[in-house]
Amino acid sequence: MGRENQATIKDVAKRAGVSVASAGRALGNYGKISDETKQKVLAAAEELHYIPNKLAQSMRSHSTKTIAVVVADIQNNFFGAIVAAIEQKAREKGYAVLICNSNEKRELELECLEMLASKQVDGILLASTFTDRKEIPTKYVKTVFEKFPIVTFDRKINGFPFTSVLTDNYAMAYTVTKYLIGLGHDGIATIGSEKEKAVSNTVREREEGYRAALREAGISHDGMCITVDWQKAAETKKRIDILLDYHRITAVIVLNNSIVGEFLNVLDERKMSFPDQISVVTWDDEEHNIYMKMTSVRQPCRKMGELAAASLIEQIEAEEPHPEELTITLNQTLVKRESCRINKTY
Amino acid sequence: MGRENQATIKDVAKRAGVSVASAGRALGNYGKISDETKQKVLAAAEELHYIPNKLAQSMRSHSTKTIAVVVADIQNNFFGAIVAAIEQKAREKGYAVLICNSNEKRELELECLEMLASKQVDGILLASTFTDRKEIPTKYVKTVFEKFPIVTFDRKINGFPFTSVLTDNYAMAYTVTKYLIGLGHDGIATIGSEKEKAVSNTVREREEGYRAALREAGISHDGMCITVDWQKAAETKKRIDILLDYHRITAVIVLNNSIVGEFLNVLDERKMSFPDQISVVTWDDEEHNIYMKMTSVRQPCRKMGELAAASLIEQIEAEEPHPEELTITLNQTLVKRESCRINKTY
DNA sequence: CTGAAAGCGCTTACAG
DNA sequence: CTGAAAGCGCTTACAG
Repeated sequence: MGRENQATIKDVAKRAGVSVASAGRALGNYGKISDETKQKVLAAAEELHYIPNKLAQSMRSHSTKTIAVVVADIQNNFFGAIVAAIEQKAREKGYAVLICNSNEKRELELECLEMLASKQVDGILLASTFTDRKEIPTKYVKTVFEKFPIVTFDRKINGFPFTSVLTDNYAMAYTVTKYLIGLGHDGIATIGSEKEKAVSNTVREREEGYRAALREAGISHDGMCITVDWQKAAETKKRIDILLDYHRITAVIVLNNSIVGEFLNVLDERKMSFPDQISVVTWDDEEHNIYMKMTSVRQPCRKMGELAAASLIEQIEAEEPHPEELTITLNQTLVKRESCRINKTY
Repeated sequence: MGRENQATIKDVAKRAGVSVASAGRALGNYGKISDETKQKVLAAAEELHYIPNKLAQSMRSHSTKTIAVVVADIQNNFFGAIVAAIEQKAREKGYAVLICNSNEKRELELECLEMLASKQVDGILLASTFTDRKEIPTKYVKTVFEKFPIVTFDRKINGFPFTSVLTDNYAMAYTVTKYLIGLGHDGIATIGSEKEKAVSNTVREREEGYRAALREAGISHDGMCITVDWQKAAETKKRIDILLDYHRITAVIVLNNSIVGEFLNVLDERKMSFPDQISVVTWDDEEHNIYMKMTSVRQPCRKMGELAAASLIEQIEAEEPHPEELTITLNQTLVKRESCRINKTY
């Protein structure tokens, strides 16, 4: 047990009675090598159960064939689907995947990134907690952001020439809100997710789209735009209760799928059902939404992951070093089911 | 851009006007070093935005501070929760996490494992598609299974002295089936997941527990124990339709959460609702189950991930090399909600 | 305390 | 075609 007794190319060379160089040539398929030598080496390698040490290979080649993905919350199905797509694409292209969870915390994200940099990953896929270059300590700008190929997804960071694969959160939130207004709703709330007061840019954009639509329609949303930390169930429940107790709410837009569960639990406890007592739209479509008849925003998760990974790997393997800034905005759809109905409360 | 211009310890030493050895001592906090030299070196390192190359460190230390997790399906929420827990525990302990998806395919799993071995991971967390040592080609037994610290979770492999963190699938399936029998059901079906005819050991064990309970009660289950590939929606739908068309089914146990969505869709299309027309139990509890009133088996996912990771890291850091075989069976619970009712069809 | 040298396991330019 | 040697970026035993 343990790699202490893992055979090295030196062991193979000795057993085959050739030089380390020849052994390397036979095993690695590079350089010139006679058939006879090659057979001897391959036989020795098999007997010793030799497998190459990629650490050593990486040292020489300056390439680890490893990419990293940094997300705010692996647990979240949305990121889970993206990570799955990334893993698949990466494997196809011969890359391994390191995964990091920033837990929506900036220090953790930076710590992760530095670790990844020092592990010499070939590139990084990043759903950042940062919005702008100016927010990032110079040290990390220099050691990570300006040194490594980076592709951002779901969230963009301004000030870098990165490729970003996004959806238009503002536009979709605007669309959703208009849809509800069109159904006659005038008490529309949003619930977004936060972690220790940190709210993602994504949620901010959705809130803005929502506010813009209400502003246009002349409808107030005072105190109806809240955020909760779904990992703190009791507090979440309390806040949602307050929202529903002290405001006349006819419809709720849940801005993250991570809090849909808790929200539905509160409805359940209050014996409220949708769409009868309240209309509901949720972010991120899931399979069970069909059965629940939940109207929801469907983001192209797999596509986002695939595109981001493909784009990163392309950059890694490209000759020229500096990519242009490029923003790819993917289409998303509002899947209308039966969780919203015409509002008759007025 | 690119790591070509990443500062090395040599650059730092030159700038500080000291030897590489001294630079290393200052940066790495090892050996004796005068305060003055140390300050010079640290200043130089900062100016050059130096970060250590962990590849080189790993080469010398024979430790990568990286563990790997190999699962059959990252997309599956069950594994997602486990991976999240593993990532958290690993980070606490200073380890990075490589993730691999075997997609329930044995060749893919072996390919992954060899890649991980050659990347010199410190240990592997494995939910294997293999059940027994005998099924694994000798080559991989020698290069991976006998060389690396391995902890299996969710699924056990016989024939190795690994630590395994499991739940008792047989017992739980037996319990679930007895519960349904107790409610008067006599047409009880199971739907498990498969991938290209490959059925996980987990599902097999659940099917056996189910069969045992029915056998005891003298109830037949002929043709009522099917598996489907949820990634092939059309085929899945067809098979479930056939199941429901040609058998008198009063209750269904869905053996994997990955197929719950498709199953509910079929019910929806057939305008069947639970528990009125059919009783349903699903594997793996999810937040929305509360709202759906779904009776389901709750496995301790996070705990499984944490324990497996902690146990692996303990082994990695232990002195003695050979662990005893150890099986940790975690408690799971059948969470009874309202998706099952007393059967009155006879 | 400090530096020159060896070595981790590979690959490759250079002689032969 | 083959081998000795250098080097990737570190750490550490060995002299001084």
